[in-house]
Amino acid sequence: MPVALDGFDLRLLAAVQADGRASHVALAERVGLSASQCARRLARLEQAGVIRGWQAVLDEKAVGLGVTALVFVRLERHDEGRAAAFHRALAAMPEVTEALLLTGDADYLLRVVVPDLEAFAAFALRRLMPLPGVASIRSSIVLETVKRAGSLPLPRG
Amino acid sequence: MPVALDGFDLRLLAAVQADGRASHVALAERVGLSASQCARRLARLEQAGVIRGWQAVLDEKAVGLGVTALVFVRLERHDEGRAAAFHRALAAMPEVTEALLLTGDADYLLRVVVPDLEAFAAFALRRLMPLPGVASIRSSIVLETVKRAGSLPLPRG
DNA sequence: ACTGAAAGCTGTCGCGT
DNA sequence: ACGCGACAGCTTTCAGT
Repeated sequence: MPVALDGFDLRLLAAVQADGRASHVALAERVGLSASQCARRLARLEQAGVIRGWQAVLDEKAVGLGVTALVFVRLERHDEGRAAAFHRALAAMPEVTEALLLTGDADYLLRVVVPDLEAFAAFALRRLMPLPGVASIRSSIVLETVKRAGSLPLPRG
Repeated sequence: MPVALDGFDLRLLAAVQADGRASHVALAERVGLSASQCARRLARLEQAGVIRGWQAVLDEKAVGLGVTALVFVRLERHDEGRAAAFHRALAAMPEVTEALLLTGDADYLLRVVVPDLEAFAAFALRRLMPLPGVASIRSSIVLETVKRAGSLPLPRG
């Protein structure tokens, strides 16, 4: 799955990570290529799955989502079917913006974004806990976002 | 910090979260406004800080970053100066793509993205542990990304 | 492979409603 | 506040080096 990337690709990727709306001509002078070449490479990188998508990054607080919580979930047993059903349930919950399967006792970590603590309590008690197979959950609230890079550490080109 | 958003704003935000490169005319027919109005509203939303930025979302594996780890860090004591120095150190580490301060015993959770386990070990032992004030760290490796929404759950417009 | 120019669209700005 | 229209700028494609 890793793709062959040359120095220009890496500089392009760094640029579009930092500014996803930079024009091709702006990117061109930033990486030292022509605009059309930037366009081609971007198309190739999208095609190859290196670029998964493009999006606006929103401010949670500004859209009324005041609480971000991390929820550690432990399932009872790990038969495939149970896990798959759990995954499907997570996919259907918009408050769950991310779900990771971790080392350790095969725990999940969920990132849950909701308007307030009341909404979080309702989510945890009425929607998450009742899911079949959920043995226990443990939650932490995010007090402060100390760093949010949002961009991956690319090797230098 | 929450901003007054009407239904059009919410639909616009949902649209640009899903596709950050949609043209204004495409957004226009999607939300039921004219293109110029979409442009104006987007400018206002950026100005107000609702839209923090625009970026390409990359695939970690495809760019050679095979390991994502979550690192829980506990500091020795919590005087302001120590915490600030720690924050500055995190800001200077590109492998740390995110750092959250959590409830509990004022622990930090870091998301660390590196090429492989060897690089992670080097990072944890040689760069993170030696930071002044770091009392202990505990790491989990991400085995699987079960869900990655990347977009916030906006209230319906 | 990359560059450069031409054609088609898009974003932007002002005005009218 | 919103929509419409003109101009400038950008994306895209195609031919050339």
